[in-house]
Amino acid sequence: MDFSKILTKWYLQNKRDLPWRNTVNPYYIWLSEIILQQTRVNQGLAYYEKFIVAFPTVFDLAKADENTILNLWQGLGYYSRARNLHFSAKYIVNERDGKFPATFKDLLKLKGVGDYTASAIASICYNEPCAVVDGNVYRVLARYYGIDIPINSTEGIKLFKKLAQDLIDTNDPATFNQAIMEFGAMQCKPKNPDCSICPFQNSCIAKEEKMVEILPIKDKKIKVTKRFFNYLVLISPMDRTLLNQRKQKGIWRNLYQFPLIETSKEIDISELIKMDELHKITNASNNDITLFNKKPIIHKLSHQHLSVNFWVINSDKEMENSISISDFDKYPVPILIHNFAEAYF
DNA sequence: AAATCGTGGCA
DNA sequence: TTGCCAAGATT
Repeated sequence: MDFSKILTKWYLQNKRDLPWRNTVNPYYIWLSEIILQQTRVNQGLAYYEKFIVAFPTVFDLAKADENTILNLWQGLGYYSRARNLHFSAKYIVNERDGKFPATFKDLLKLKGVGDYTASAIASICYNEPCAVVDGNVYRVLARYYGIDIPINSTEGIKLFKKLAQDLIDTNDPATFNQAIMEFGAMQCKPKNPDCSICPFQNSCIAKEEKMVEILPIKDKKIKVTKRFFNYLVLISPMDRTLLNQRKQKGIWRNLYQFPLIETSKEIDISELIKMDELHKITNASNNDITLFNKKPIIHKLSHQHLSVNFWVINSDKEMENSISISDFDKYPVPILIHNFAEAYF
């Protein structure tokens, strides 16, 4: 039996029952693929369920407010996915009369849809023989063929795409693509795969050469920068507070947060009280300010480590542009802010 | 082409 | 505790 035949057989016996496997509606497949980018199935599942209820069609998504969408996306990370999802929904409704793109080429025109996602939708929904290459596929192919070329090098990206494209079952690309990804996720796992039950144990080069644990190769470690955030949590007599929207590009774009003073190092209250930025926001004095957390909260993003202090400031009067604390949940916020609110409000 | 963009689970 | 990395895309 060839690779595709063995793979498909394994898939039909071992595949998980996932909600997006019961449809070929491109809107639902698109939604699921965006949610699952760089995201584990277990984390994305609840979000998929929420989204199809809130936005049953691309028209519902297109006419929603961005805040509503970001609010549902809250906690999932990589928020540009949500913004691009909204942008592309509007594009499909307004520029294509609600007709979903039906070819790889046209799918690629959607913001947030790259080679992988276009291939996934084209194959699953329209049987176009476009091979997907995600993290799972890199791992399966690197091991099966014993390839030590870095998967994130220009050469590697090109090579693995060609390998997958040569391997794909053109008679049933939808099943092949989902099978190879599921196989990577469930059987050919990153750590401690059980090769003794693998259907490829007699043909896998990595298994033969004891390379399973070191493949695939990925080079370049990301540099982590440290930042110091001081959030000012102002509380008014009527239980109102201040929130700002992050408009600049960078992390958490378009999400909300408390007024922020970013510093180049950790500061204590005596240093905080000296800062001009503080007095532009409040006239509170030393006595009105208390540090919520005993130690700085270390919030780790993939390439930034944030050291965060929440300074709670009792304001003696009401403030301009404040929001009621009871309305806090209406604003999309980073999980860091959400966790603070959960603990304090 | 290399950097940037979140969060959570796991060994 | 630390590092890896997950149905990647964008600039």
